[in-house]
Order: sequence, then structure tokens, then C-alpha cells
Amino acid sequence: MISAQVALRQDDELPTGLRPRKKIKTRLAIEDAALALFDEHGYDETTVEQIAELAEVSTTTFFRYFPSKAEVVLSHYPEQLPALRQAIIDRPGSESDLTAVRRALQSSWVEAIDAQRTARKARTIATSPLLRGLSFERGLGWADTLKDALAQRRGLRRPDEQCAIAAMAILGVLGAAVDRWIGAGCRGDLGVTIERSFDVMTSLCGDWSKRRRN
Amino acid sequence: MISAQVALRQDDELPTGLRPRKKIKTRLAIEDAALALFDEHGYDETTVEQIAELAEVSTTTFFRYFPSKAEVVLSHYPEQLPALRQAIIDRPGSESDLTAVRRALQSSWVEAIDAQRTARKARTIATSPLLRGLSFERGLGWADTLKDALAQRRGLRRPDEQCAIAAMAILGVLGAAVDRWIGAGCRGDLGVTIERSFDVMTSLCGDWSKRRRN
DNA sequence: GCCGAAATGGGGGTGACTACCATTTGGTTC
DNA sequence: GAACCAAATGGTAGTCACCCCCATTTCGGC
Repeated sequence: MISAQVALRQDDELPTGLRPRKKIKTRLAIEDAALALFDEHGYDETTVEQIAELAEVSTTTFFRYFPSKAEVVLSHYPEQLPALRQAIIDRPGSESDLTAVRRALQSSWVEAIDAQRTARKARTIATSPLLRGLSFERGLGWADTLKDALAQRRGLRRPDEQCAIAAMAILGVLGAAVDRWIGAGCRGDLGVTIERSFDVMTSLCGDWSKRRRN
Repeated sequence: MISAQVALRQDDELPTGLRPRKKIKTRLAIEDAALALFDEHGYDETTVEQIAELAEVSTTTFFRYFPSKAEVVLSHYPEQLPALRQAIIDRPGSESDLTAVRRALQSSWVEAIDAQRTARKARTIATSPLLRGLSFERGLGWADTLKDALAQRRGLRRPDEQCAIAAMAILGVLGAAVDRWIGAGCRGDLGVTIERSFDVMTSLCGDWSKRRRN
């Protein structure tokens, strides 16, 4: 089990000024330096000082760009949650929760993934319990979003128990898919893996929905 | 969303010697001191030094009992995972995964919970992203156990994709239940809340199992 | 070229956690 | 009860993540 953390591509429109461009360059320099060192020596064994040195900045500056060492691995600047949320709400009410989330994911999220960077980060995350934990904690934000989106789709004012459970279960399915993809070295199409995962869940539901006596 | 961390009762058969009894007392003193301070001042604002002082030990000793400050909140000495695992495997093959886990939980786990302590810890965990993350990470250990148990129940040598997805989904359902219980102040019977959660999931499955066109 | 704002670096400080060593204390053996 | 061993404890010093403040450089508009 790894985590559901994923890095997005940043098709940055180069800003006009010199200064903001330099900032982006610095940020990337720090991130690259850090990921390289994490890969080579491990996360815990790498100090911020080493990262800063390799990136040719001071440790002070490092912390100006990233609030913590962990954040280098966990942060993915563009926040895509709002878009996903809207995509879910926009799915027709005739679809089940499972289907709606599935389609919303396909349309608004999967295509934006930077497999390269995700793979490097995933490798690092997998080595540290702390990172695994924080990464997963970030996923909990998704649970809330999911829950709210499902509620809104159903026209509820506030999410009820069913929405909460559905959200957690779906997140589990999604997490399993991403874990699988990451476990396979981020090769192949994540979209396909997710589709498969949802398929499996759908068939499992056929089984689970039967109430049995014993 | 909080987490699925739960504290077990420790009906310790008092050991014979003076030393081991003293150790248990010390450990509890540290834990009580820590939880009290966390409640009063918050987790981040409480230093190990303060905890140690209140518990009347040195910080050195503190770290001899708990590998980290976080562990005071997260550790629950008796490891009940193996028992749960066996209980799942022992459920008759005629039951669905969902039912099997549900029954296994009821029979082997729920009754052992110390609601008092769980509530205090849960309150603390909820306030800190770090703790939430670590707590959730701990839950991932459950996912693995669950996955393996499901696989074994089906007579598989190694867990397949379906087991992994089922495990994550079920864990989600369980997590939602525990969250709900904790959210309600750990009042009432956790067993009942879990039952309800599984009921909801069962009915959701009826919906999700229909493949729809759009 | 000038000036305000942003970006950087350095120093000093706190807190979690570790390694090492010296001291005390509970349990055992005679 | 004295001697002895092992476990438990406390203290010191050190590392590292991270924060706060201040001085300096650098960029961009004028």
C-alpha cells in the first residue's frame, strides 16, 4: 500500500517579468535537488542543508519556498479539487455515485498527471512512514470534497451518512488503483487502471448487495 | 474526517514483580500527563519537557517509553490485528467479503475498545494534520491484513486485485463508521454504528452494481 | 540613475529526538 | 543482611527541522 499522491503537469505560461520566472526556476531547482538526493540517499538521510547546497540557495530560502521538507514531496501547486468537485456535481443524476465519480475523474483529472514526477515522488513516499501518513492525510481532504459533491448531486443540503460512506468507499477504490499504478512503476495509463478498479468494484457490489443469512 | 484509531482496554493481569508493575504505572503516568496537556493546551503547544515534568520523569525516560511524542496518542499496545485476521479467515465461505469482515469485527474486536481513552486521543488527533496522517497511515496496515485475510479466505495464494480493492473499500466503510462514532463523542455503541455503516454500504451496492449506459 | 518592494542570507533560538555515560534501584544468590 | 547483576533512570551534548528578525542584495518602474 502506498498512497494516492499524484503530481500534476505544470504547463506554465511563462510569466513576463524576470523575477517570477526566476522564482519558478528556483523552486524547481530545489525540488529537483531534493528528489535527486532522496532517491540517492533516502528521505531521512537527506538534510535540508544538503538540498539547499545542491540547489545553491540558503536553508532560509528553502523554507521560504517549502514550508517543510516533506512538502517538497507532497506539494503539487495546482489545486484540482474544485474542478473535480464541479465535474462530479455536473454528472447527470441518472448515474450512480460510483459511475459519476468515475466519469468525472476521467474527464477532469487523469489527463493532467505528470507520470515522471509522480513516480519519483511515489518512490520517496513509499520509503517513509511519515510521508505515507501525510500523503494519505492529504487524501482525506478528497474524502470531504467527495462527500460534499455527492450530497450536492443528490440535492441534499448537508451530506448524510450515506454520502460519507460512499465517499470513503470510492476513495478506497481510487486509492487501490493509484497504488497499483504506482506499484507498477507508473507505467501504463492510469486512466485504464482506474477504470479497471471501478469495474472490479462494480462486480464486487453485485456480490455484496445480497443480504445473507449467515 | 478524523481517523480510525482506537484504544483498547488493557485488562492487565498485574505482573508479580515490583519492577514491571512500576513500569506500567510509569507508562500510564506519561500517557495521562500527555493527554491532559494535549487537551488543555493543544498537541503542538505541548512540549515533551512539560509532559515529562508532569509525569515526574526525565525527557530521556519519556523517549524510552514512547519512541516519539506522536506515539503517545497513536500507540495501543495490544496488537489485535492477528486475531481479526484469523476471525476473518474463519468466517464461512458462504458469506460475502463484506459480511465476513463485519461479523469478524463484531466477534473479535469491538468489545475490546476503551471508549474513554479513545475519545481523548481522537480529540487530539483531530487537531493535528500530522497526527491525522500518521493515524491514517497506521490504518494502512489494516488494509494489508484485510487484503491477505480476504485472499486466504478465498483460497488464493496471493491477494489479487479484487482483494485489494475490496479491502480498501471495506476499510473506507469501517473508517466512516469510526469517524462517525468519534464525531459523536464516542457515545453510544461503536458496534451498532459499524453495523449501520455496513448496512448502508450493502444498500449502496445494490445501486452501484447496476452498470448504466451513461 | 533612483527608490520601493521583493528576494535572499545569516544569526540566534526552540523543540524533537539520539547516543553515551554515570547513578540508582529491584531482584537474586549466598 | 551483604554482595552482585541487570534493569531503569537522569544528565549532557549533539543533530536536525524549523522559526524570527535584521541586514543586504536585486529587480522593476519611473
